[in-house]
Amino acid sequence: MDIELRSQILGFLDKGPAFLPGLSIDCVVFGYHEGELRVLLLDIRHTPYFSLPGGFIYQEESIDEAALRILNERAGLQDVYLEQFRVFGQAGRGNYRIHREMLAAYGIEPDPGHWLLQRFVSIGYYALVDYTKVKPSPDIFSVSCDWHPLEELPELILDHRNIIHHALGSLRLMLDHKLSGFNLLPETFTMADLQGVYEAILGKKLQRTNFQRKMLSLGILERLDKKWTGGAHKAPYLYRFDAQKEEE
Amino acid sequence: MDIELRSQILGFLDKGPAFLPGLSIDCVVFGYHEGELRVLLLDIRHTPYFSLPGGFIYQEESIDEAALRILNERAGLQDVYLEQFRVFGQAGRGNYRIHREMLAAYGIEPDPGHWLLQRFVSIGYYALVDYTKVKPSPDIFSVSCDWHPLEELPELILDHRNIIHHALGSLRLMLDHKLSGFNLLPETFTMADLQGVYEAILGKKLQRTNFQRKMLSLGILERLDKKWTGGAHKAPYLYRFDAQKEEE
DNA sequence: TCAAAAGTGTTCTTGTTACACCCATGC
DNA sequence: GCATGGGTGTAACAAGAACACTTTTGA
Repeated sequence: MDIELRSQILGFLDKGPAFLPGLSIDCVVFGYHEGELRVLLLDIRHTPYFSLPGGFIYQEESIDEAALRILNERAGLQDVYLEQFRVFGQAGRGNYRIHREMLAAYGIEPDPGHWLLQRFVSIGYYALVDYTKVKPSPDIFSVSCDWHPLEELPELILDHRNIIHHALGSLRLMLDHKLSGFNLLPETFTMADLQGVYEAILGKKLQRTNFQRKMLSLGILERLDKKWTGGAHKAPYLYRFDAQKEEE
Repeated sequence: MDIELRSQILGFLDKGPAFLPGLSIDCVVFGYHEGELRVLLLDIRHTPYFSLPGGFIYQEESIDEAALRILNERAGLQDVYLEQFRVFGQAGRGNYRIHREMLAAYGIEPDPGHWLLQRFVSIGYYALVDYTKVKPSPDIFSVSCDWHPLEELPELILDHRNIIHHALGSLRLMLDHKLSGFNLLPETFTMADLQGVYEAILGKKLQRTNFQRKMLSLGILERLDKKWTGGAHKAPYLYRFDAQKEEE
């Protein structure tokens, strides 16, 4: 047993009263790599399960602040695009067998009334990050914090699989409305990159030529004169998302 | 002072531990009448303020069940169409001066740590009801439960005005996607009624002839051969929303 | 020169918008 | 008849889908 970890975990459990009771946040962090969407999952130590990065809300912070802080603490992320999308509040939600297992590995046996083992209503957020900029790092509860393709999700705790499913649905629905897709790309990108993002999110192929026209017609892209150094073909333009123009 | 009311209110306050702490639900109930959208508001007794029908979640019920129960208890509603749309969780939200005032009218002075005076994170729902079927009735905290046009809202407690604003935005955004508009009408309605609903929600006039075609082309309306007994003009068809067809 | 990828043009189809037209009915 | 509201037809236009064509580049 790792004594240092154990004391850190005990320290965390002591913070219970500082949190809003019975309320949690779960974040679905989407990244785009090699033509597919991936989500950031924590490999929960001493269990065979994976988990979304989630956490609790301090008494004196807003839920949006809490979501940002949680992503920083549990996955090492900063400056992420966040969108609240749904609350998960089924009656029995919580009372986690898995939390119990995990704590048992450190010889911690919380009594049935312990704050961590109550019913939790969870606020779902999805986050969109630039895969290339992010260096995920696990927290004290996790062996690792890594990207997983949406198609091959491992076994997840609780209803986290369902939460991911709803997050994707919400992302799809809002894709055109909030123009959120750009948050998955670096500051500059080619039209092919952007199309890949849209295809990954929507789960279907789009027509290259029409996609290009549609994006350009939105009037939110700045074409940079610079070109890419590439392969045996015409060099594509680089584009940048122009937040100014987005205001209309 | 109304002794009977006072004891009912004390009874309610005693139920604190049965609720999930720090979590509430606020419902924006929309109705359609005389060409405009209205919302159901409670006139809070002993204060100059109005409030959305809201309440708390019992430990053993889901948040959706809680929302339905709250609408029943506080406004006398049944069988309403409900949609969760957003969580309101600013840091200082709660600590209600107004609740304190209201209780003071009954000589109740809760101490600062009282459960009702803490920060509350609130889950926003909007409800769509058939104005003609609903008989709103106030609860123990309210003088009345009545419809108010969206354009002339009275002074509301907390951030309830903002909640209504977000509810309307969400309703607009989802109007075509979820076909929610029909829930504001009786079972059968004319095309003019339906257009009125859409215009009230979107806040703009629509073209009569094109609206008709668009609705019919959705293939979700059943035209009833019956006609309406009317004025000095052609009698319109009645339509019924066909949930079967909506499944596509 | 050729293949591959990028960018633009052209056609066809579909959906929107605007408006003209006919129908039914009570006064 | 005529004003009023209900229903359909149609032309003009914009948006979308499908595909041909030209441009650029390294091998």
